[in-house]
Amino acid sequence: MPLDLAEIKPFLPDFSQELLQVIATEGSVMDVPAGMEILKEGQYVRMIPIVLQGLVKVFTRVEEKELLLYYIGSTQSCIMSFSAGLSQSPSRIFAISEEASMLLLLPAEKINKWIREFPALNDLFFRQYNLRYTEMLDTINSLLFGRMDQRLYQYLQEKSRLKGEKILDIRHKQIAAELGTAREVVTRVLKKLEQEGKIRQTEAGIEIN
Amino acid sequence: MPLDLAEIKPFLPDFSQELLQVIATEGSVMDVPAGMEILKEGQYVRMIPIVLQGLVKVFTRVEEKELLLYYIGSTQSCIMSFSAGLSQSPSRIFAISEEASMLLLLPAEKINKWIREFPALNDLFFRQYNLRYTEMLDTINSLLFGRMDQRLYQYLQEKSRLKGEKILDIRHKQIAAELGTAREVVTRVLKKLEQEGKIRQTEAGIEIN
DNA sequence: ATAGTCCGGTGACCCGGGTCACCAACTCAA
DNA sequence: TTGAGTTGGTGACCCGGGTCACCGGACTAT
Repeated sequence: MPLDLAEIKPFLPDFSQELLQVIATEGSVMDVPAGMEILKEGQYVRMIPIVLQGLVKVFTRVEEKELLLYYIGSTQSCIMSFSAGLSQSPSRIFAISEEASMLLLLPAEKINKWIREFPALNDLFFRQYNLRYTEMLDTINSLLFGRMDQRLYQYLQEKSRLKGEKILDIRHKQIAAELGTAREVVTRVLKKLEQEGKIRQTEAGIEIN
Repeated sequence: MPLDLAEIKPFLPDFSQELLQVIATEGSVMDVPAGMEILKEGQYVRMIPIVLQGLVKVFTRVEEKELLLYYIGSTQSCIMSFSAGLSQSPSRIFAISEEASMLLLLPAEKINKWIREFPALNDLFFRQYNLRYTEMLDTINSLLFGRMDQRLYQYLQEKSRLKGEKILDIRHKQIAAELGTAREVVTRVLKKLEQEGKIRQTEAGIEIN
């Protein structure tokens, strides 16, 4: 698969010419539309994706109940696929593209060799582990303290920040799914947040203050 | 600080002679009694510990409420201290020795160089990140599903497994602290588990079936 | 013996949030 | 126009578990 080196270079400024060259010959680029399931639960991973452009969200599931763990933005990668790719164990999470995205796919069996040869790649995965570790710690803390109103408010702020939009057009049902709760609860809590002046609900969507 | 190479070698069979040599000259060994706070919340990390012998437990805290995240056993390390050491950011967790333990301390400012030079060390930290990632995912899932009885039962099983004892002599209060709940709740749920035949409570402690 | 402390046990109560049952408004296809 | 699906809004109810108050037994120090 001939991959245009110039296409990926702008997204990976830290990578050496040599590394980019290797990636160009052995990797591939995939464009995915919004809302596509990129990684399934229980799936074995043969290609490790790095998000070049767009936004991918990662979920865990436990008995019908789902929870958004974190987002993967540009030049970020999916730790679970890295981990699952290396140890040839199935994925415990699933990932969905939130926006149309461009993914760089690296063959899992090569990664082990590459991280030894290219410090930049090694660093990237260490940084990703780090980032996800702290994000999951945040998730645990917010679950531990409970408080649906706080969790929902933080969720909206994060979403607004990532999308760069002050007004979010999103269904209550989807919010509920991403927070692992019920739709009615979201409706109730949103009303409460509005009364507290933290948000405003219009026809256009939810505005975060 | 002169460190006996022969002392640490048996615990680190995967490390090359050269790596052990470097560790021996630049690292140090510390013996800690049970119940000692090894890493405090908010603390900056200058030495990255690797547990050679014993057992260390890692907690998060959010407003007076604590939760046991995972245990660090022999030849395992603390990801948070690694991460905090590298990025010179303060620790967000705290760690306490569950048993008397022997720790190998590596200077944080050298680690970055060492993981490049010694693949065995690089691997160790990758494996640790991996392990903690999946453990934290388990924690999130159990918090998400709620169910105190399940969480408590799994906690007892894990504890029993790690200590190699079928009967645990432990205070209800401590269980409550490690699960982030209240003592009364633990008492109640233990009774329920006993009625279900999953455990037995005697004067000697709690027996897991 | 007395008092203080730690531990476990229990009942009463409350609260957050999950569930259920509906309903109104809107959109879209037939 | 009609009917079906989607979305949001609401009230009623229940349940797990956190909180409070209190008690009795074991142990210890004085």
